[in-house]
This record gives sequence, C-alpha cells and structure tokens, in this order.
Amino acid sequence: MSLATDAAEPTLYKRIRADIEKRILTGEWPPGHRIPFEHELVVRYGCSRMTVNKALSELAQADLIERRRRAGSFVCRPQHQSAVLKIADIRAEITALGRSYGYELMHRKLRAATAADRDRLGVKKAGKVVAIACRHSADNVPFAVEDRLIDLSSVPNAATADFAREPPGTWLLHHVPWTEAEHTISAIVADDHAAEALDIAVGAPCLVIDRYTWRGARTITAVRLLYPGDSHRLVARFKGG
Amino acid sequence: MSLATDAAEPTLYKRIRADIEKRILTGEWPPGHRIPFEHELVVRYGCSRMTVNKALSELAQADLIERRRRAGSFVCRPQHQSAVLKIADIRAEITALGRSYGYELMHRKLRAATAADRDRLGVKKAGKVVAIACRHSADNVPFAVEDRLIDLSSVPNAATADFAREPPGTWLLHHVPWTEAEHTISAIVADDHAAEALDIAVGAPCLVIDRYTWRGARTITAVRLLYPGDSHRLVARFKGG
DNA sequence: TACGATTATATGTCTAGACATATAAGTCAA
DNA sequence: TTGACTTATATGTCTAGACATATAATCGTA
Repeated sequence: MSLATDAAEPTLYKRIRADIEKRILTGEWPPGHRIPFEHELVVRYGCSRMTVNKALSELAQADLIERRRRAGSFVCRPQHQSAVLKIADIRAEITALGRSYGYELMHRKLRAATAADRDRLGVKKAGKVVAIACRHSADNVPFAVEDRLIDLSSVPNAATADFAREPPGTWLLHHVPWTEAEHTISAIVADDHAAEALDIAVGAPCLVIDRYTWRGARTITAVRLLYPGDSHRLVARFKGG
Repeated sequence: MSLATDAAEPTLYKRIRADIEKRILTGEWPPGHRIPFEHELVVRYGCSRMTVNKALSELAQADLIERRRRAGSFVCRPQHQSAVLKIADIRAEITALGRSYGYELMHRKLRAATAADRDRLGVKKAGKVVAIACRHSADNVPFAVEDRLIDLSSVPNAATADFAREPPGTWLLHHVPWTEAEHTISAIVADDHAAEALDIAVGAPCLVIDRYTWRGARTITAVRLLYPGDSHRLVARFKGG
C-alpha cells in the first residue's frame, strides 16, 4: 500500500507519523481535513491506541494537526509562516564559514545607567551598565560592528569579564542563560562613523540587527549589530505547512 | 516541596515537564547537566515510567534536553539562537497593524522559462512560469514592492489565478501547501526603479527579503520583497535556552 | 598498553487495559 | 425557535508490565 519511505524499518509510531505527515505535506489531506480517528488507525496498523496516540501527539506538538475532543484530529490551517532564523554567535558564524575570525574591542565603559541607557534596556531603576563597542572581522575584513549595553544588575559578572579577549556575545552565550529574545531587522545607509568602522563607503547599505535578550523579566543585554548590507546575508531556512 | 507554579492542577506529566523546564530556564540545571534518570523521577513523583517518559520525550522534542541511551538525559548546550521570524502574508501583516491595505498589480506575464528564470528557481528543465511585479501599500503609502516568479509546472493553477484581484502571496498561501522555504535578508540602496516604486529617494536604504518556497523537491516560487529600510522593521521574538 | 568481547543499564518502543473529560449531537420542554 | 439537559464519543492521561537496543563501563587478552 504505502511505499518504503526511508531507512530499513523505523519504529511503528514513526511510520504512522510519517505516513500522516506525508499525506498532509503532499496536500492529499488539505487543511481542515479530518484525519482518521485513533481507533481507525489502531485497526489499520494493527497496534494499540497508545502507539497511534504517540504519533498523533507528536504531530500535534509540531502544529501539523489540531486535536479536538469528541470531534477528532484535523489538519491545521496553513500557519503563519514562521522561519527559524539562525543567528549564532558571530565567532561561530565566521569560523563555520571556514574563515579566520578576528576581534577587536574598540571601547568599554562601566557606568551608572544614563536615562538613554535605561530607555534602551527598558528598565526603570537606575543601576550600573557596561557599554561596549567592538568589531568582528572575517579574513581580516570587517564583518560586523557591535554596540552593546549589558545590565549589570542582571549580569554582575560582566563587570569583571575580559572583553578584550572574548567577544561579549560569546561570553554571554556561555555564561548567561536566556529565556527570551527579540530581533529587529532593518536597513540603513552608512554614516561616516559606520563607514569607517566597516571600511565601506559612506552611503553604502547596511543591515542592522537590534537584539534584546531577557531572562524572565530581567533585561540582560541590548545589542546593535551593523553588517555591510551587500556582502552579508542572513539566511533562514524552515519548514512549514 | 514544589511551589504551585500555574493554574488549578495540570496533569502530572505536564507538571513534571514544567518542573524540569523551570530548572533549566533558571539556570539551576545548566547545559550539560544530567537530569535525574527516569526511574528516579518515577520514585520522586510516584508515577509510572510512561508518565515520566512522556514528559521527557516532549522536552527532547523541544530540544531542551538530549537523551542518550544508557547515559541519561542532559540539558542541551545553548542551542544556536533560533528565532521565529514571523513573516505572514503582507496583507495580513498590514491589516494586523490596523492600517488600510492597498494592492496594485504592476506587471504580469506568462512565459516559457528563460535561462535566468530557471536559474532563479533552481530548476533545470524548461517549463512555463508566471512573472509578477506588484506593490503593497499601507494607508496609501508604499509598503513593499514584490517581484515574483511562479513555477507553473509546480502550480499549474497559477496560470489562471486573478492576480489583479488577489496578491500572489496571499493566493499561494491559500492554495498551495509548502514544505520548506528559505529567506535571505540583505540591505541595498534604492536605485531609480526601486525609488520610484517605493516613493523614496534614490540612495535610500532598502531591506530585501528573498524567499524561495518548495513543496518537497519542487520549487514553487521565488520572490523578492523590497521594503523601505528606515520605516519597515522585521521583528522576531523567540525563546531560547 | 591497546584492543576486543562482555555486561549492565538507561532509554525506546509497545501493549491491553482503565478512567477522566470536553464536547458534538440529540432530546425535550418552554 | 430557543434554551437546558442528556448522551455518546474521541481524545487525554495513566498504569504495570514487557522486550528491544544502544552504549558506557568493565574485564580479559594480545
């Protein structure tokens, strides 16, 4: 009936899951379609309900189907396209490309948070912050400049971290667990300052990523990354329904 | 022992899952930490192994833990930050902002695929394509211009769809299931053509999104979206570990 | 010391039941 | 027609087992 889809012989629940997924992905079962009831699949595959249930539960967790008591299980409406945008640590990003990574701390200052700092971090109470400016390069060519603010009340250790040796993004990634983050992506043209830092012409396009990171309710850091817009590309590859 | 975390009383496996998730998210169990064995959790929660297993399986599916036979289950290394970048249908995006949506088909042509078309779609065989240029506006201000190619061998219906009435992105979203897509984000400065279409100055920054969409091995469409870079912002909010 | 075989063990999958619970659908009265 | 009550049913959760399987750890040998 069904063609061999994959390797030697996956487990039964995986086969059930794959069978259904295939039918959904090919459009054979369009959004809104009711997939067979558990007891029907139990008969079809000759297994217990728990096995079918495991397959359907995973499909539901992946938002491929929606399960409704008494009604059945239904193929989800095409969800809002959601892309998994991988923006790893810049050092990792560059070395993954097989290019040599260079890093340069341009500026570092520990200070009491100014009104602008508090605004940028979205915090109300005054406290200390570290402001950092640095540059990342690949094969000795400027790759991105970084302008970062770290909230010391959330990350006290950052006061003594050696950001001349290790980029703040890398350090934070290894030392601070985060629960939530937000990226905002936009485009600007390079002003004098950006042009000099990135070694590009004034007026050249730049891709801007503003990232805010939180742990629970606490703001950890706010960072603005500036990439030469014509050379750098952010790639997001993802699956959808 | 454990504080009430949430609502009235979730099911046991959900409580187990939430307990562990909390410990991971607060950093109490850092990356690499071995979480208790299933049989230990069975004792702690006084339930059967299947219940514990369900909780751990879901955490593994969410990439919060990694499970290794004979070794145990371990908190994942901070995964490469992966952002859920919501780029819904532009019409939906604009109406969700409470602004009036405007759409204008600027160009539509059905033709045999040129070498450039085949290259762009990443297909080898010649076939027919629809090339579309259109403009989206919000409150009568240009919001984005779209330049799209649809592979008719994958989406034959697109030959007769009325793209003067409905934007191609919206039409595709409602008529064609997709399995995979890729976004590439970059920045450019507006040339004469883009400046005119977006009603911005030549040399102003533009955010560019190139999106390719596939169903299985078949290419469905390739689209380039151009946004005024200083006004539009792509926001990605996500959770991580 | 290095390598190959053995063993112990944690997870992976599965079963044949059970009871809980939300809800679609049907029933009946106002 | 509307609303309230009842019922049937599909999913949700859970159990107490079972055997499979990958692999870390151990042991024995060259």
